Amino acid sequence: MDTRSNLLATALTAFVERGYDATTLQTIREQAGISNGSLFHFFRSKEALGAALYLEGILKYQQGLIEVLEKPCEEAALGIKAMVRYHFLWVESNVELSRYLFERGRPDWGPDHIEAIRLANARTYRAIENWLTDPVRAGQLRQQPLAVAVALLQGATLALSRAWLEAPTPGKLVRHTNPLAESLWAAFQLVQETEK
Amino acid sequence: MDTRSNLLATALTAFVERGYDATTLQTIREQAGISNGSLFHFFRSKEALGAALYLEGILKYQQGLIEVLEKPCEEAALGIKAMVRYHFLWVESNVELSRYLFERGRPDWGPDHIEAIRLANARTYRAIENWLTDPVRAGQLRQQPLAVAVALLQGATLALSRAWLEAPTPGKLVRHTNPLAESLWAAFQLVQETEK
Amino acid sequence: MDTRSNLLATALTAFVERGYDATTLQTIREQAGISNGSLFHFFRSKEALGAALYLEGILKYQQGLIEVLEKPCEEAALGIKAMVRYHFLWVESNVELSRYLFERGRPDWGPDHIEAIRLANARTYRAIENWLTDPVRAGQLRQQPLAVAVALLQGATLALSRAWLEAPTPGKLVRHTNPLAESLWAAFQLVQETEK
Amino acid sequence: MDTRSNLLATALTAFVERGYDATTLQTIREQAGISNGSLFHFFRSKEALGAALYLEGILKYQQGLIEVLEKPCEEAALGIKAMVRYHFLWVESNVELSRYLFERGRPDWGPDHIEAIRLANARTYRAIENWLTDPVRAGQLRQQPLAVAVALLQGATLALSRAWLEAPTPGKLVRHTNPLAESLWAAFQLVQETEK
DNA sequence: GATGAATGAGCATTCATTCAT
DNA sequence: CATGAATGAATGCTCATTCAT
Repeated sequence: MDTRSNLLATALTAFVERGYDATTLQTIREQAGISNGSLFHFFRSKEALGAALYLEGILKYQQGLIEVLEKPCEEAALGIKAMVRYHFLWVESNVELSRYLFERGRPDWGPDHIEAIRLANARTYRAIENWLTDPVRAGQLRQQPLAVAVALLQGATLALSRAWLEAPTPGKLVRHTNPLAESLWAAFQLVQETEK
Repeated sequence: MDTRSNLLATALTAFVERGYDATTLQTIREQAGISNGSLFHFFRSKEALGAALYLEGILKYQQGLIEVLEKPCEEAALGIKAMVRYHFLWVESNVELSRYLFERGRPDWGPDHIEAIRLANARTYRAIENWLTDPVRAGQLRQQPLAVAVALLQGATLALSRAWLEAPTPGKLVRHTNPLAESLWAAFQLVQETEK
Repeated sequence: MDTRSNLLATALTAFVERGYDATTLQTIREQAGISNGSLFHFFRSKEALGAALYLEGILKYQQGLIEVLEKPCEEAALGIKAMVRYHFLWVESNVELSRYLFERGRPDWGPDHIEAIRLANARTYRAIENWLTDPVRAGQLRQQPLAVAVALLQGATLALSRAWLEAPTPGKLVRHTNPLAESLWAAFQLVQETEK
Repeated sequence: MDTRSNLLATALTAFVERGYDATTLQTIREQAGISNGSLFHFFRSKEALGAALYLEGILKYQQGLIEVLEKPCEEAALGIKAMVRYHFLWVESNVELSRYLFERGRPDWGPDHIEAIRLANARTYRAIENWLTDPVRAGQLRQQPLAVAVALLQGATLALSRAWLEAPTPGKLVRHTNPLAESLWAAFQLVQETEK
């Protein structure tokens, strides 16, 4: 196996197990069977290692999500369900990475990484925004503040996967797909009369 | 100002600014103008300080939430709105503490603190569960997996406040109360025909 | 003995023996019988230790020299001899410190220390300048570029002590006082006919 | 340009800028655009590089000086002036190398290099000694301890060039030739009556 | 000659914590 | 309650050097 990949994989496990700060490079390099010098040959610092892991992971996740969003679908309801399903499937297939990306608080990356992450997030945000535009215009979805819409779509999904990650049971996360998608769909439908 | 309170306040600011792990006790005691010995007189360890802060905060937050949940309300819709409003108001009134509690990843507390936190969370979870029981039985709210219901209620709300905490603007968070509550209300209502 | 003084003394010996860069703090603290933490309690860095040593030393040396220069003397010749004698005596009484100050190349101190050293040197330079003024005006000493005068006075003296420091023999340095002073005196006297 | 020469030139600049110890081979090879392997192909160690530079430099300098000393000259005064002029010209033409040779403290070379340097120095010392012999015998120069004579000749000259190297201005060093040579000449002349 | 991956000893420094006063 | 000296384990990182290709 590639030394670099080996390092990344081992680091992922260690970071998830003990947390980024509490993980020492010594632990990583010992578990990877790689000399100290080699580690620094590939990653100039602990942060470079942690951030590479984070960035590569988040990009892979978001790339898939964006592809789901860009695939044209007839009914908005199906789109919502696709999003939720994608997230759940991805989390179930990438348990450790999900923990690293979604569960733990991210360390204070340097400005460069911060910027890269911000960019990636913005791109995803825009993709969701785009996806919402048509159904809303077509009257299929209720008009509501973008921030609220995104919070609904992502917040609830993330909350469920976070809870699942604390005690992962195969299949039990994906099973939430339909109930959650239905509720979200309901949340996005037109409402006749609101209260108050 | 009380030495202990001074310490707690200063620590909060420092933890939020730099993260728990990256904050040194030296920084805290220097900014608080308190000697090394005094710090350890009040908190036997860094974790004791950080956990006290966390626990006191989360309890205060959850206590208020539970009170909101336990207050009997005629319509379920009003209950949802009250929950959302409470959260938004609390976050806006406790910006730094919110960041410490909700934004940053929590450090690896020792087992005692972990247990205390688990207990507190469970209590809140149960309060939400209780709150859901009656309206569901009365047919006011749709039956759905508890986990999904909680994820909807908390996940979306948290997602919004997290986004707001990255660039806090007074009032702009509370303004989301109605839209979000309406959407959540819709998500909890009975649905005539679900798709597919 | 004071922990701080102990540290300074031990560091001096080590720096002189192995050179500043080649000396590890471990060596110093082990030889001083002082814990690692204590070392950093008194000196925030290796440089702080090395620079404190340098600055305190150079100031002590220059202070004595300036006092010699400011003591009024009837004949310029006696003044020159006093300067030379002071230097030789000081070097013989402070062998290690002299090595640290005069023999070894100074490391790259930070800007603060650089500035402090520059100031000290400037003060001494000015003292020499002052000392030269009167005898030159009185026609006792030959007029010559200040830089040349200083180079003569200091350069030759330093060269002799440097050579001596490589193999110090008690008394053998001071013995050079008269010959050197006479030559310097000759160098400063009026010359009838210049060559060329 | 030759890879080896490239390396030497780059190393010189780096050593002078940061000091020998503080300069890393990485810096050198990056600035020279040479791979790690290649560097070690030409110099088996950092010391080998630094010492080669030092030795080649000091030999070139001393060779020229010895030639000046060996050239027969009628008047001793002219010889002194020639020596001083040679030094000043060489320093002005080899600023960086001079800094490396004369200004910075030399690192702790291994015994081989130490020996080579000692030999070179001894040879020069002897050349000066020889040069002094005849004029002293002829009564042109005052008899004085050899160490003192050498210290005068070299110490003052070095002191001037060191000062100049801190802020090099073309021509301003050579301009000191006459004044310094005159003073040295005076210092070496017979004195009628010394004081005391 | 050239390249760059691999090595591992070594170092300054940080930091929570203890303890005597 | 308060102070600050003392402690020492732990850590990220540097850097010269080796070696296979």
